[in-house]
Amino acid sequence: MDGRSQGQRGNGRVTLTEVAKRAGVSRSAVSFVLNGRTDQRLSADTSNRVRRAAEELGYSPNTTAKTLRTGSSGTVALVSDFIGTTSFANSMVRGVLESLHDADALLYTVDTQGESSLESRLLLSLINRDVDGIIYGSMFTRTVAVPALLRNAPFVLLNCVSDDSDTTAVIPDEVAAGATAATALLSAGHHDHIWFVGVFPPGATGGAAWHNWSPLALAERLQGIDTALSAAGTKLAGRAMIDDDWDVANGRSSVAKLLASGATPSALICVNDAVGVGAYQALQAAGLRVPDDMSVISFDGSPLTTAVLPTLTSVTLPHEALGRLAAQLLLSGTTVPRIHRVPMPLTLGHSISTPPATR
Amino acid sequence: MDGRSQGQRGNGRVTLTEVAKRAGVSRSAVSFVLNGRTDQRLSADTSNRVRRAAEELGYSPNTTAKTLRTGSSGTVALVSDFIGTTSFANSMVRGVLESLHDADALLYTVDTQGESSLESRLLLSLINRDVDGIIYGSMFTRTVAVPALLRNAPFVLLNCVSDDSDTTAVIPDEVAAGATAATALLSAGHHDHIWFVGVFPPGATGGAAWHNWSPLALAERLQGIDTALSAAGTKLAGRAMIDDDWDVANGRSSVAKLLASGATPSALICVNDAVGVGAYQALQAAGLRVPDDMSVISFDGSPLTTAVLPTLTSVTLPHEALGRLAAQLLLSGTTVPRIHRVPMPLTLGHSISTPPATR
DNA sequence: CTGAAAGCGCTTACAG
DNA sequence: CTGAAAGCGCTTACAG
Repeated sequence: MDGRSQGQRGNGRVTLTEVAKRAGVSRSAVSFVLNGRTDQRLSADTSNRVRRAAEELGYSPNTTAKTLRTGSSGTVALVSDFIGTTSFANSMVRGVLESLHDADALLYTVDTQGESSLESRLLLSLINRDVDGIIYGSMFTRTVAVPALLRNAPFVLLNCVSDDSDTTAVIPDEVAAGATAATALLSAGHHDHIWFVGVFPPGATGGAAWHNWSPLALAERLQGIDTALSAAGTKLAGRAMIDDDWDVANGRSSVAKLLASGATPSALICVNDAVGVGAYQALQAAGLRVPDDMSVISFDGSPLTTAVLPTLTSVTLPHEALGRLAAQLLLSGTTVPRIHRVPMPLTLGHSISTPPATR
Repeated sequence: MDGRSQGQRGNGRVTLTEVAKRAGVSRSAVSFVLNGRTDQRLSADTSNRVRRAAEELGYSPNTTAKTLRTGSSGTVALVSDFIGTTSFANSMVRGVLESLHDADALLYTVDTQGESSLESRLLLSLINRDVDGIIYGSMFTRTVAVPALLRNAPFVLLNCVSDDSDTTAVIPDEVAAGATAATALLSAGHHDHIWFVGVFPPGATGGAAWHNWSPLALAERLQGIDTALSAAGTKLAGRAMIDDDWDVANGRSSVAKLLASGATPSALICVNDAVGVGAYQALQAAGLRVPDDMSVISFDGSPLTTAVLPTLTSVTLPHEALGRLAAQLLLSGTTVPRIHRVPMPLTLGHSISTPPATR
């Protein structure tokens, strides 16, 4: 018995050998012709015969065999905590796929749920399949430790950075985003009554849902805001705290508390869209209109921005562009390790106007 | 020159041959031990030596070689129009991944953007890589034509059906969902003033954005609604049209028009959450409160439901369960071709109350 | 210009 | 009980 009798192949798939037989040439010749190798100077007649035979038989080379021989599989993996399975941040996959499309590579999507033993198992499984590269990503922007196994393949960090100096990373430019938000309000005439909504309570580094995720976004957005305001000769009037996750209900209660405190904001910079939507609800309950009585701007640029009236102006996470760039860097065999910061564009809604005359 | 000198391998990866050498046994023995084949009755001593050698060398078998030999790759592909890259429906990926996790299989995510030439290229690419099965999905529920290439591998349809009688498909139970929505309103005391919001204009089969997608959802939800209402001795008071896509702005204008028409609805069944949110906005503009003046229920169960106040009650698309079941069926080598309908649970918000006394 | 041969790293029927 | 050999379907240096 030979292998064929057990192999799941023999399912009718045509092999290179059969093409060679039909064309009356050697298998080498078929390989050379079909891979367009011109350095072998095959006769035009041979080429034609091979091509015709391949066509007639409907031949398509087996990639597994090719991979075993060449060591390159034409596949890339996106390994992340939750990117593949969470709607937020998911458009990073679209960006990755776009870049891979041009390179004719296939994508493995792998979510580890943040469990490191699962992560190791999956990384090993990918490496054993000879993946050409790995995009190691995070759903939210943060600092990660590079798993040892990751170094068995070329890799690029997506939406996260590491403390190692030899890595290539792609993250959104959150500092510039903070400045963009502040500038949008300054341009509209706001100055001394701008509040930020969404800092954590003292000692906390993030919500329970993401086990102390310590998002880079918060610190960097604040830094950009502070810089822009101080360049304009002012600063934040205050920072409202959010207890736990950055969601609608917490945004609502945070802003309700702020309004009840006697503070007199003219504009709110909300740490994300959900908090911004919560702010809308608190403002409405207090009889304040957006944007006439209060301007609001937030970060993320999610679908929530168009679910409210007036639509919410938001500094947008460039998820698709992040994914696209990460895949490009990986495929191009990026040389210089460094952090690439992708700009966060301002998506205009109708939530900003000049401050009320009374302030 | 042998192959090794050109192969990308020789990157330090340990092979089975090296394990055999270190353990002082044949390669067959190593393979048998590591694959737990007991029918060979290897000595306990041999087994231990092999296991220790493998451990010491950090051996992990190359899956590409295994695949070439056995014909099975331990991979599954999710091929769809937009599932992998759109936030809506994306949790189907999570369900698929959950099932694959148990089977220790890896997932290729492939989006075709609905382009059939791209689809063919990608399917061929997957088949050439010996995928064990393909989940062929659609972002929204509809009837698809099964591509010929798909038949080169076991496959299951996810969130779509075909006219072929030999296929296995998994879709949400939209008919029952319609009944669920109607029943929720009937139980609250609504009867003769229930309106549906979201039918297409005469002759249209869907919005421009999805090139006439002809969603099954619409017809089936309406059917379920009609059945439940008629069992209660009533029927829809009317059906409000939506011009194009089922989005917030169109929902708002549709309901605004309805209210201006002199109709006296006590409850609205909105075709999806976005339209429901639009309905909220139109109601608020008209000075009507949800749920005191008007009850609202919708379909999808998306994050939009918690972005409004009061939160929106919605019959939820079981995306995760759909994905999980499709992958399970694929892995279990499903036998009987049939359509599996997954229940759509009711996600309670606060948008339903008894009808106002005036009606 | 072309073909025979080796080899990628596995699995497995078969002979001892 | 174990080992040598064949084979999965390719690619490629090398000899003619």
